[in-house]
Amino acid sequence: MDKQKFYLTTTLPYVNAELHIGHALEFVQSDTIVRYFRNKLGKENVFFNVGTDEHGQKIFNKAQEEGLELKPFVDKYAQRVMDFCKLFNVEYDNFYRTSDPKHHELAQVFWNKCNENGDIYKKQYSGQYCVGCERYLTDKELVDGKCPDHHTVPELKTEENYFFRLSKYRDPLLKWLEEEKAFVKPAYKMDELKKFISEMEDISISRLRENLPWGIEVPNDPTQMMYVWFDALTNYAIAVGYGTDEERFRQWWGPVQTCGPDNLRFQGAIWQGMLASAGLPQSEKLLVHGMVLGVDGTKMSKLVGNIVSPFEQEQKYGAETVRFYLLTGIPTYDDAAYKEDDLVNEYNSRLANNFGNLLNRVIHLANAKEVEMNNEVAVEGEFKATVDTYVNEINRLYEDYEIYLAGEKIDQLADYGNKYITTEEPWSKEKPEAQKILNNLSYLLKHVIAGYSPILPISCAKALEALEKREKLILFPKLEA
RNA sequence: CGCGGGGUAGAGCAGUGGCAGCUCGUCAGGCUCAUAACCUGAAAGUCGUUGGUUCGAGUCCAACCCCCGCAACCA
Repeated sequence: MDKQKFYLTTTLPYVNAELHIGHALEFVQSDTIVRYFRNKLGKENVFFNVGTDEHGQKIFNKAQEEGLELKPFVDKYAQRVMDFCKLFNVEYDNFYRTSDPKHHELAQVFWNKCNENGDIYKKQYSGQYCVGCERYLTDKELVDGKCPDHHTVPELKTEENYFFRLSKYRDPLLKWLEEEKAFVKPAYKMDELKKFISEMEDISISRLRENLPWGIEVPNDPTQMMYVWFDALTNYAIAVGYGTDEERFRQWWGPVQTCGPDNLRFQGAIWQGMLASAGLPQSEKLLVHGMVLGVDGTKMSKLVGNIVSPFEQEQKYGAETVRFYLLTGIPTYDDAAYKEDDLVNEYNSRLANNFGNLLNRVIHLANAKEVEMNNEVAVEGEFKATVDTYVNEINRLYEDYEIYLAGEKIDQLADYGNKYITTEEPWSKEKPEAQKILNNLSYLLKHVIAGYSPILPISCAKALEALEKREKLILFPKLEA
């Protein structure tokens, strides 16, 4: 990847249901990383892709359930995702929809490329087909040899599908990973990924059109449709010009991809195999965030009733607060329970008491003492060195995509400010001395604001304005527990 | 024996061989510029269990117990 260009893409959510808090985590983490790099490299050097995965059997079924035609159905859910982004200030550069005719065309280009390289072939496939489900069931899905949903014995059916020669890329990908030891984050996922890759078999990548009319047609074979995963994954390349603008593609390619733990196999193994087949360089990085668990520490599920809705959370606490908790209250790469009590504590302690309160102390005192602030040249050397050490560490953590740890460090910087102001007592000092102390603190605050700004873009813009205009405000009113 | 992660103060976590740490919460004191905020100090842990290696083990080895995720809608 061109060092000046930074390309990040989320996994496209599958639009057969409302977004849940886990999607919110991925979007908000991605947005934060992107915002950091926009600040660092300039807006024009960063590209952020999000979107929706809109094909496949499940969407076909769900649309029928809701009594909607396919297009209005996917439009409705895609709109919900866009609404979500707006609500949570997820500022994407491109919203990719796989139902877009342009995508259809270019996914076929990708298919053809793999085909030209000899990696696609036709094969008989036999399996247990459930008429009720209209799909093949795996042995593990069967309960007493019957479909768990329809309680019928599936029929043994054979169909001819296209297969992708994924097995061919086992060794090349393993070899690649030997050199790209930091490809996956967190590092402990690497063993799991290598295992997936070493066990890769050729996969079926098409379905009979008569079974699944909703999707992308296989090139030169109108009886077959692409399997949804094959079609959807190509978006990451197409989004930056694959098949349309080689120069643009070359400039941007090498994405940082974010995904959930259940997607490691697809993004880390299958997609990398597809890239290799199409003769493209591998992805740059795969960030696998943790699973957001229910308040009881177990997986969220409709049956248990511990589902958390990002829309409800936003209603209750506001977007910035929810962002703050998802980013700094939940470890970036570990599974963690979503606890509203923790959200409130985290917000009160770090934003209201530590950062917000310090901001007001400084503005209030500066006004009372009528002193100058925001003069970087006049910041005392030793104080500046201490702040800069924090700042360097914060930037290093962001660059290593460690949002949670960066948030912790920023909190420590604000904490240092509170200790400093208490020790120095500018309120009891004469004007020249008070000015020195408060100017030092304005320097510290600017860096706290800069540090938090990828996480809290709106609040930080307000905080900066308040500091510059010396207007006292309650940016973070305390929340009731 | 399907695969992976984890069990350390009330909660959440750090800590890969050398006197058990951090944040929140709790308690006491201080300060009073500030959003009843801030600062200082204290209490609180048989580091999942058992056994082993070692002068020394949260840290290494073995066995076992328990929790979570993936495999199967879903990030």
